[in-house]
Amino acid sequence: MARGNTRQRIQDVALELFAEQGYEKTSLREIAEHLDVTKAALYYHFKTKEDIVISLFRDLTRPIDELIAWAEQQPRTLEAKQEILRRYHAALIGAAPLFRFMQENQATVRDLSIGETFKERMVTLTQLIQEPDFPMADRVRCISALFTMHAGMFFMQHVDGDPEEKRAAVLEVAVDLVTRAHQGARG
Amino acid sequence: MARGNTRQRIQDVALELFAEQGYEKTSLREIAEHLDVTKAALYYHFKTKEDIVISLFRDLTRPIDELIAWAEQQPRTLEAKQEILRRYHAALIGAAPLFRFMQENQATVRDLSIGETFKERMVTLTQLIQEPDFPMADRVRCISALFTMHAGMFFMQHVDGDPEEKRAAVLEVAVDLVTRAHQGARG
Amino acid sequence: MARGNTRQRIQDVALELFAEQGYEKTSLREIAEHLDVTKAALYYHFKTKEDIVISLFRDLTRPIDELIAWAEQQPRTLEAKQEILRRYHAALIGAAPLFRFMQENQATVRDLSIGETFKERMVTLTQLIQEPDFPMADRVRCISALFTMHAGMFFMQHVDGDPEEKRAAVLEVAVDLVTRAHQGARG
Amino acid sequence: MARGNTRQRIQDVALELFAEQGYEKTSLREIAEHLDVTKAALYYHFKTKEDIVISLFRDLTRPIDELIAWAEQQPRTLEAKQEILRRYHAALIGAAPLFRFMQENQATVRDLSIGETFKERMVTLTQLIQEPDFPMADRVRCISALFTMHAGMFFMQHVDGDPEEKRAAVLEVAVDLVTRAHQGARG
DNA sequence: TATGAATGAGTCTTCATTCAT
DNA sequence: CATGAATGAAGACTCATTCAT
Repeated sequence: MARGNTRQRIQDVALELFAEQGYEKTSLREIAEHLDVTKAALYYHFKTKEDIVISLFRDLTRPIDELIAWAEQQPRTLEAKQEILRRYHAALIGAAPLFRFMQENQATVRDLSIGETFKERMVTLTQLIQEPDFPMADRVRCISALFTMHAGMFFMQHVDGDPEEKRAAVLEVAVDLVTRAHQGARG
Repeated sequence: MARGNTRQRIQDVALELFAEQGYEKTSLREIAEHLDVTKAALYYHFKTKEDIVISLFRDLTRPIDELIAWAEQQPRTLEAKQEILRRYHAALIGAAPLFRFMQENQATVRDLSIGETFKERMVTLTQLIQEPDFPMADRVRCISALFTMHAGMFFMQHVDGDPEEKRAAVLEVAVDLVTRAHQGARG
Repeated sequence: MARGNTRQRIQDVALELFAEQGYEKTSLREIAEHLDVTKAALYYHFKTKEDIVISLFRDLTRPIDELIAWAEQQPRTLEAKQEILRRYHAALIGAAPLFRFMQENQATVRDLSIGETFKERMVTLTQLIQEPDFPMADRVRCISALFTMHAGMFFMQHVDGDPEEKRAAVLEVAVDLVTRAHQGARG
Repeated sequence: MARGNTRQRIQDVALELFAEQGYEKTSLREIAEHLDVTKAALYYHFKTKEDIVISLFRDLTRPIDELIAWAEQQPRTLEAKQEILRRYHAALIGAAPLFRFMQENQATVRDLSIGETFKERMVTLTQLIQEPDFPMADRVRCISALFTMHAGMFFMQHVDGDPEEKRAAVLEVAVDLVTRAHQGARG
């Protein structure tokens, strides 16, 4: 039973349980039981419970940071912004459990000595897909484009239809929102 | 020290703290201290901690239920749907702390023997502002209209500008989304 | 709804619940709810919870005290002792719930500032149906006569047969035990 | 401060206190203090307070189960039944505190998700020392034999005399009761 | 006679965390 | 790498009791 991947397994189980039940309601005992180790074993790999969640965050934020870094170097054209949305959409799908966890545990995340950081990233991202001189409604459109994808990710479960088609539609609407914002600003 | 309103005061303080810190992280001790009564006093007015949150919910859902009931009797015209959005927007603003609590404690709310009910209401509401034969993208637009208002409510804090203007812009975008969905379906 | 019998009703309900669930596990709230009054009302009629149980005891012990008083004036003949058993048997049947309560809450009753008293009475009673110079086995027989009736009262539920016949048999065995004790001592 | 035996020590102290003061009136705090550990330590060894009592029960019932198993394989002769009584008497003496606890906490034990089981065992045992076609009085004698030993165990404290002699007398009377029941049935 | 509102002490239980082995 | 045993702090909840009205 040689295992060198315990740390990873802890993260996996923790993410799953945090997302499903919430951070506060998930005890280390529960995580340990799912892994068939003792609570003390968790402490070999992570200094505290918060540490686990923080490690999860780093994994979540790295792709976003990379996306932001990439976005910041793009020209502020509509086309670039559309690509940002496409990449964000892909990131969202690729890390669904992490985003779900974020979305459902906002209160907890807030004072996790890291929380602000996430909202900051979101703010940065919205700024990268709008322009400062947009009228307010168009700025809202750009912001809404992002949240359409977020909410879509979870609420769309309750809508009938082919998952692939639904995902595509969500992206289409987001892109369209940003596009209209730019046309509105121009026209 | 006027008495007779303790129940109400408990609800007020609880809502404030639940919204601010999250349900799990808010202890009854804390609520009691804020009110300058003992924990036991809370139990005179509410059977359990969950009971407090449930009572809060009833107050939250009543306006929504009324809105839904009203909406169900409207003709399925674009104009009626726009009015639904306007009314929902007003409800959102009128009960901001409650929605904020909901938004930030989704994981908790979920297994609160009442959570499902809320999501059901949201589903119903989205159905009332779309049409079953819409193409998927337009259905997403209608759903997005709702979530634009939700997210807007909280995320817009991070955007500069006159609060009144921001609120108006959020509503405008929401209404526009539904409008376009209907024009798309028609055109 | 004029009531002058609340005190009595409290005693009735309390006895029933104490016997059924035990003294400690029966809360005043529960008693009050069964009576459709508030806890505070109980305090109008009884100073404390213990007070209720003590009042119950007085009712239980009065018949026994009378029996003992009567027994003490009888000649120490076998016939008189048989009559004591018959009367005790009748008392047991007449106040079954009280005895059941006693039997099932011995630990509680013990430090109820009254408990010792009851055991004393039992000791006295056993002394009245035996003789000091009896051999030990015959003294045990006399004591056993009493406990046969006690246990019989509750354990005999688990034995098939006509209740009347069972009761008679229990009394018969008890009387026989004392009778044999006396014959043994004599013979 | 030898460790490794904590679980056993908890059981010992708990039994002592439960028997002395009753289950409900014995708090885990009290048990912990007697052992010079924290309450939480108890929870490392037992899942709940009830769990402690249940573990105590298993130890109590095992000897009885063995006795019953043995008894069921004996011929239904008077001699075998006398031996059953002797063995039950020995078991009673060997596990006096456990029986005392049972006897004095019947109300509590009843809804302990294990209680019924004990009464069942007692019923089984009484059936093994009587015969179905006995007249009622003789069946009562057999039952009484068992309860003579039970009550004797505790009530005999209040009778003067050499403990050894008293114990012997109790057994003698119990055996005699069963013997007479069988002679009566025959004669 | 009774209630509505509240208290203070205490209950069982759970948790994150520690540390010797 | 991991466990067994334990802790201290805190949590939700219950209870007997009180008292002004």
